[in-house]
Amino acid sequence: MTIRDVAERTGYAIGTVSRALNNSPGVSEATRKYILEVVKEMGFQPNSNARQLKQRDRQGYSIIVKGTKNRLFAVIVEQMQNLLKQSNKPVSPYYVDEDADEVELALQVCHNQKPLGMLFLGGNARNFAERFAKLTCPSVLVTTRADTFGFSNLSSVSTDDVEGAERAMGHLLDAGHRQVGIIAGTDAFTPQGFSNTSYLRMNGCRNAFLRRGIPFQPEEQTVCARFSLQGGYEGASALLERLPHLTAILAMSDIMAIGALRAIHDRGLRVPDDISLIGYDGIEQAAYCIPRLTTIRQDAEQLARRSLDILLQQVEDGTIVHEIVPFQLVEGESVRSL
Amino acid sequence: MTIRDVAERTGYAIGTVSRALNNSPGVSEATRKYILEVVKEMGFQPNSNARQLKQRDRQGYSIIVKGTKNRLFAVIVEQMQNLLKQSNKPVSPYYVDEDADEVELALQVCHNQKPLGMLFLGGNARNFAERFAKLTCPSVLVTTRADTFGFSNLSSVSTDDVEGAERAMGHLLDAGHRQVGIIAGTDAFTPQGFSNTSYLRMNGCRNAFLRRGIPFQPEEQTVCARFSLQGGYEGASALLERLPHLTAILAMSDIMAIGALRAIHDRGLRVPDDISLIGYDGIEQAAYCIPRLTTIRQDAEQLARRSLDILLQQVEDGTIVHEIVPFQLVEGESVRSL
DNA sequence: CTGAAAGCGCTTACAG
DNA sequence: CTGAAAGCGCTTACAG
Repeated sequence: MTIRDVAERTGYAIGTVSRALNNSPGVSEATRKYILEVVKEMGFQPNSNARQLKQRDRQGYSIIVKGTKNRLFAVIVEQMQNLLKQSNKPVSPYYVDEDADEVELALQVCHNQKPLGMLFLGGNARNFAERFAKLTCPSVLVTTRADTFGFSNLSSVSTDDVEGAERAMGHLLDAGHRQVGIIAGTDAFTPQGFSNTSYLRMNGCRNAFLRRGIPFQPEEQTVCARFSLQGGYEGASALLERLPHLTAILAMSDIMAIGALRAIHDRGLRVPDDISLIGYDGIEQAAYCIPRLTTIRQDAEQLARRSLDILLQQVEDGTIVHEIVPFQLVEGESVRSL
Repeated sequence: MTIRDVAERTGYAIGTVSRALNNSPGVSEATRKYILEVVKEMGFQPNSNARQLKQRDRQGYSIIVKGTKNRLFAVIVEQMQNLLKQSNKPVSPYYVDEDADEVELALQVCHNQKPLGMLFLGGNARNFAERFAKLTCPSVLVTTRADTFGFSNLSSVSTDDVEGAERAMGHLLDAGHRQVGIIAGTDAFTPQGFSNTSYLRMNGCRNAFLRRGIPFQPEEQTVCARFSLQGGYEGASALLERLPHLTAILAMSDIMAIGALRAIHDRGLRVPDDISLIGYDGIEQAAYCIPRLTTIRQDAEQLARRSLDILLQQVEDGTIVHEIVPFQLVEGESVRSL
């Protein structure tokens, strides 16, 4: 069934049907109403390929989500969809594997969907450096800073990873912990080393030590792991093995912290009695752990709202902004004062 | 940049470029190689709208996923994508809100993408009853039985929810529990009552009681809640409030069980010492809980593999199958014998 | 093996 | 307000 069938059925030309369908001007109210009725009755659905192919001015917004497992991203997507529901611009999320190339996908989406703007949830610096230049669409990178990337059509909204980690580590140090292990995150590009984000958070950890005049031996105190339950489990196991006097662990994501929780338990130790534990992100799950996880909460609602505000502005007048959204230390039950 | 630019640049006609791009027969190897080189150099990407619009024979497969939060579904999607990687048919997942109409989305996707076949991860009986008849594409409903739906182009692959729940409840009863609470799941269509799946699982619970000659009072022993952490938390709280002599809880998903775990803890009780707890699904998270969750594990790998096998067969010759995949009771640490 | 041309289902100037 | 027609960027019979 095509628009042609609707035209025949109603007796109008396909152009008129199209205009009625798209709320375009140039159709009488009566005609529009009648056509829409017939469309509904026939159950006609316009072919979106033909529509996209033709449509001159760009439509809604696209969200590129890096990794389906990331709960923080999932929540941000939800918030964005809610916020965009009012304005009736369509918004479509595209999910790309955590290890895949988000910029590559963005180029395709931009080419095919011609969105007004794109939102990236998560992004790898290397991918952006290599390919983002080809992308002409107004874009906002969310949860990762892009100010040093130097693109004129890329804003960013993020929390300050250095400060966040400094705050988390400071919380442990101020509670009297000195033997602290760190579970940092790797990604597909740095399978042995720190992901971008982890690198920044490592700097934050270092600052926390230095500013308190406490010695810090990153090589000894840190392990790298995937951002996953298993990664956290293995990371914590390795730390506990290596550092028998450990009293606290900082995991660079709540998911890793939850894995760590179990690893600690499996070695016959308890959180927080024997080992204090702090996570990062503030996902819902963290509040359901036993003990409730102390964590750095990234404000999903605000990240979503500010990203959209900035994107809409950027679409309008091209201004780019690199905004930092405040984080929050959520005190759970997983850190003990010594 | 269009295929026309590539044609000009190479000196060939656009038809030839198209054939080279699509590995169609009728291009000499040398020409194909040359064209592909130029394509790469120019960074040309074909417009998928135009391609979809034209393409006669249908392309890959589409997966309709009901709910981004469902970990079981997420794992099944991953498995399917891995399995389809070999055959180089593209496979695209489409995510629809847990409360939205998956069949509506399927109709759109079918209309626009013209997939060879569709896979539904989760599905609501009412939506299928109301609209699935319009969908002509070979389809498989995964994790929910469709044999009673009576569609000639809809197979299904699922675990036996009645038996699964009977096994779970039997496990509690055989461990000596008599005062057992049940947290059943609601959905958008039955906000007060049981979701389809929960209804079947309730029957399983009933069977477990009846076959052992133990009295069962479903109204008293059951609460309904959303399939979420919070739902589980509230459900368990309500049960503990209502039934002071409770010794065990069966939650109809692991996520709800994890919420319940915390609710039990917050009332000063312990799992499994005071309350035994059993979940459903067997998501990764269940194995990281403290205590490790006893649960009914649905075999994601086999659900994915059988669904694809059946779909491919169905695409070929139209045979539909309603297959039951075995489940497994995974014993964790959350059930205690009385 | 290659080219020229029709056409997929729409949207949108352009006339009237 | 409405219609007739061009054209979006491809694919695919049809000729050669």
